[in-house]
Amino acid sequence: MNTPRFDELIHAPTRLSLVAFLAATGWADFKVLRDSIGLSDSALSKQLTTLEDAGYIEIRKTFVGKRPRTSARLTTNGRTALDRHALALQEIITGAGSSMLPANPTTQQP
Amino acid sequence: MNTPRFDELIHAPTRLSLVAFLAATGWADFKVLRDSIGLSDSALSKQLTTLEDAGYIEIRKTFVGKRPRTSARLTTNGRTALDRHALALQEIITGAGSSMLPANPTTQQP
DNA sequence: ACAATACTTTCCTATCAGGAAAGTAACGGG
DNA sequence: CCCGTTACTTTCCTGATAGGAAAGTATTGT
Repeated sequence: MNTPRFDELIHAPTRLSLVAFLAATGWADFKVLRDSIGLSDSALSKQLTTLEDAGYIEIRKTFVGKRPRTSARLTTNGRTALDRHALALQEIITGAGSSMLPANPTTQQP
Repeated sequence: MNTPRFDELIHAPTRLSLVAFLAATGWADFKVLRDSIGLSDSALSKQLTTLEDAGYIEIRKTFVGKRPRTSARLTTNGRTALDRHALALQEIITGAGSSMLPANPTTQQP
């Protein structure tokens, strides 16, 4: 089963956008990612490396004609991590994450 | 209508937990929040102040017998912000946030 | 008088994130 | 052949933030 799991690496806004974007698009080019997410070259490069190191994305370097092109896509692990993170968010937000909540002692008696 | 709006203040993991917890419980005591979220007194105190300054929670100080008790609950604004943030997350994750996506040019031609 | 409760504030550290700029490598002119 | 451009990557630096520890405040209980 796909148990919910909050993933801090994915949770960070820019990486969440990146991963979600890749989940929707498959292979995406460096420039497309950069412009869609609105990052500088350096910032994107670093985030891609972070996600690759985590095993969440795969990076492909090809040549289009004689010019290099860098693309990325989610790995299976990345897809799973995103799915599980989404479930974790759902539980937190809907309060279904009652596992972390007490029965209902939100006010204490002295 | 409740338009989606990504809220960085709410997105931070601990504050997301706090706000979601309050959304589910109404008034909650300082200690309950501290233990549920798993923060130190100081860290919780600061996050509550941050959320109060943002107008997302209301803080009530009462006395139970002779001992002070601090409780918090979501304000209407806080509830709205959480709802809108949840919608924003949904859009990002489901890729429904297509507003930010190009038609489908995820790979470019030279 | 002193410890304890219930926080709040201050101090300090560790952790990013992101932009700018420099570095790398391969072309493509002039 | 030297220079500028493309396509990134790496280094450098800054600014923002989070969180614990410790000290501060106020009041109560022994």
